[in-house]
This record gives sequence, structure tokens and C-alpha cells, in this order.
Amino acid sequence: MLNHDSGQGKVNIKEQFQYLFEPELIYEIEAKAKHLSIPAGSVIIEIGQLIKQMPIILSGSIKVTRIDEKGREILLYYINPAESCAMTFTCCMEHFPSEIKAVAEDDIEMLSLPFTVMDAWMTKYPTWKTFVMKTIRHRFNDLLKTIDHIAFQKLDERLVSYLKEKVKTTGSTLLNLSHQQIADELATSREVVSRLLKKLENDNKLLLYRSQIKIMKDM
Amino acid sequence: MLNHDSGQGKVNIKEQFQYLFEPELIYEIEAKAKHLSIPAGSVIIEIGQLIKQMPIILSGSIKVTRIDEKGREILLYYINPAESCAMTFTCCMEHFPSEIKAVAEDDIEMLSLPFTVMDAWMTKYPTWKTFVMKTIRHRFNDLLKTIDHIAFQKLDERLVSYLKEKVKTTGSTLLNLSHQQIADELATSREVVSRLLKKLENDNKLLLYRSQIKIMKDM
DNA sequence: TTGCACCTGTAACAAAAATTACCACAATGA
DNA sequence: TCATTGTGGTAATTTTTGTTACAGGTGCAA
Repeated sequence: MLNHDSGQGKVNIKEQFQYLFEPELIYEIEAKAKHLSIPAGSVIIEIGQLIKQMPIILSGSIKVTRIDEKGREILLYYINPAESCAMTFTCCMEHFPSEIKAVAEDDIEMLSLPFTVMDAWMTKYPTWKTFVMKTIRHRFNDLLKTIDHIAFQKLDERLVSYLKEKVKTTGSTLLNLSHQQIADELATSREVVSRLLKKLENDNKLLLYRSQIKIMKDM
Repeated sequence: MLNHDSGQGKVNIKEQFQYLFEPELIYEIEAKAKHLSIPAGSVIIEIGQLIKQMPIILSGSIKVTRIDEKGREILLYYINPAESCAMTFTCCMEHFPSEIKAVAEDDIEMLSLPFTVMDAWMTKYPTWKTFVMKTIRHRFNDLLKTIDHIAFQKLDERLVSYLKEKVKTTGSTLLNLSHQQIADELATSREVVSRLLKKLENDNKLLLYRSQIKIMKDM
């Protein structure tokens, strides 16, 4: 998760991808990709927007959500370093607009590939094809997990799952989250989240601070 | 939706796929595919099962669902003629077990392709690659629609959406469904479905019979 | 300093959904 | 024929979730 090259300001592409892609492909990526730095909070793709580029994350992570007509939001999944977006593959290969919204969760370094290379690389580089298929499978499973949560779990269980997942992805048991943020990602209301969090605090599962939650070991 | 070759008992592959695949690919499909007839209700894939074959539906449709540890079920989407399963693509290309359950909704005729051809055809036939990508995009959108429903809609709206979808896919306004079946697919209880259906009947949106629902025009 | 935006807690209430517990009836097969 | 099973109706109750309302605290910027 951590970007150890932050002092230098640039991630070494060769190093990061040496076990993922064949050398010729890495060479092509270096030649064709734009290197972008995106500040935390930036909107990367909106729903309905046409996708002209394909991202590969180098450092930081991207939050992918779904929004309904009334502006309600629900978290779908995160894209982490050395990953890309499955929706983008399929959308940009067929020139369809995006069905999802993507926001930089923290400061991001990413590669941006012109969507024109996608098609060619699928046939040219076996490791690229594998990468695409692996990405698609991961995203499918993420969506299934999301469906499991919202269809089968009650809100208190979903909240616990959500917090545990956050601990795992951030690598810290001290989460910087407001109740409102959590409510948005779980598509419920702030009051409900506050109520459930308070109950968890009373059960010694966590400690509440202002915009911070300390997750205890026996959560 | 209808299989006009039912008298003959066999669907003409050449005809059905002439606008979808290039001639050489159709030839290969005819050579490599097993032609299967599967009776309604058969379980085609269970969760956790390894996938060794890739289906392409010729007639009939397949219901794809997700099941949780406690046996609760929720409908994900249907696979219709000339379509295939995106999960299968990604799973069998990487030899991963299935995350979903697939059941024959009605009597099915389908082609079964050995998963070994997948990889080769992706690079060999542009129309196959397009087909795969289109399938994946469709399934992603189906899953997003499912998430929209369960995350943002209340149960009465979900029920209406569900019934409308059924009318569209079956091509009939007389649906052969028990309340229990509906409850299972929406992951709720029979009583709730009965109650909501009764309310819809009182509003003249539909008529209830035993294991049948007649959907009215102004639903 | 003051005002404002944001954050949290909580109570009271309303709505939605799930659960429990019945009854009645139709279809089915032994 | 009768017992069984699946089906649907419905009431009562509980649980869960959403809504409204309000109070108090924090931190920041004018």
C-alpha cells in the first residue's frame, strides 16, 4: 500500500511490474503511458462520461461508487496499486460511457494509457491478457461481495464488515472517518451509523473520537 | 426469445451466429462444441465448482444466482440465447471455481465449448474477443442494476421492477410464479411478497391466481 | 472574537420489513 | 379416499431502519 518512492516523487515502473508483465510490454507501457499525479479527492470518472484512457495505479487507491438518480451513493470497491479498472476495459474497448464514479481516495500516482492500445495488446501480449482477465475476475468478485453484504447482512453486520475491511486496506486500526462518510458509503443515514457505532463502543469493540475510530482487537 | 426450430429439435448455429462471428469461427465452433439439451430446472453450475466448459445458449434461458452460507438466495441476472456467462470466461481462463449458481430456467439447448479454446480464440478471432468483452460488459451492468435495486429501492419498488422485467423477458403478461419463488429471488420472505402483491392487486396493477400473476397494462 | 460549517449524541417517532402463527384451499399421489 | 405438500391470505408483533428535531462541541477563517 505504501509508496516508498515518495521522496523521489516517482514510482519505478520497471520494478513494480517486472513480475506482472513481460519486458517488451513494460517497454511499451513506458513509451505510451502518461504519468499522472492526482491529488486526493479528485473525481477521476463520473457516471455517463466517455472513457478515453485506461488507468493503472502506481500508488494510492481509488474509490469506485455507484450513484442513483436521487444522488444516493454506495461503495462498490477500491482499486489499489498495480491494479486497474475492469469497467474501463470493457467500456473503452467498446466506446461505452462509464457506469460508475471514481474518486481518488488519497494522492494518486497512475499511468494513463490511450484506450487504442488495449485491443492490440490483448492479442500481442499474453501477460496483458492475463492481467485484464484477472482484473475483471477481481472486480466481479468485489461486486458479488457487495451484493452479499447489502442483500444478506443487516446494517450492523455490514458496518462491522466495512470497518474490518478498512482496517485491512489502510493497515491501521485508527480510521479517519466521519459518521457521515460511513453512512454515504453504506447508503444509509448518519443517525443510524452513529447509533450502531455507539452500540459497538459500548460493547468495547471500538473507541469513538472526532472523525476517528479506533478499532479494538476483539472486533 | 422463442425457438422457432423447436419442431426440428435443433437450432441452426450458422444462422443464429452469422452476424455475430466470422465464418471461420463458426466453422470452429461447429467442430469443437458439444451440443447439449438440458431440461428445465437442472443445476448447471454450483458455487465452488470448477468450470471446465463454456456455455453458449441457443434457446431457453439460464438463471444465475448468488447464495450465502445460510442458504439464502438472490437473483443476479439471466443468460439468454446467443449469450454466454462472463463469470465463466474469467473463471475458466484462470481455473478458478465458480462464485455463482446457474439453473436452467426452461428447457435449454446450448453449446458447450472446452475451456482450452477460450485463450486461443481471444487472439485468433476479433469477433470472439468482441463477444467476450460485450458479454462481460453486459454482466457488469446487470450486477450494477442488481446493486441499484437492493441498495436504493424499497421492496415494493423492487417487486414492481422484478415483475416488469419478467414480463419483458418472458414476453407474456401472465407470469407463472409462486409467491415463494419471488421471495427467494428477491431474498425476502413469502409473507412480505404476498402482502405487497395484494396491495398491487387492490391498486389494479395486477391480478392474482394460484401460482400465476396477470400483469395489467398500467403497472 | 465571532460566526459558520462540520461533527457527534440522542430522543421520539414513523415506516418498512421480518417473524410468528394461524387458517383455508388446491393439487398430488398413495 | 385420505394424507401430504405446496400455496396463498392475514393478523399480530417485533425488529430494523429511516426521519425529524435539537443540543452541544470543535476548529477554522473572516
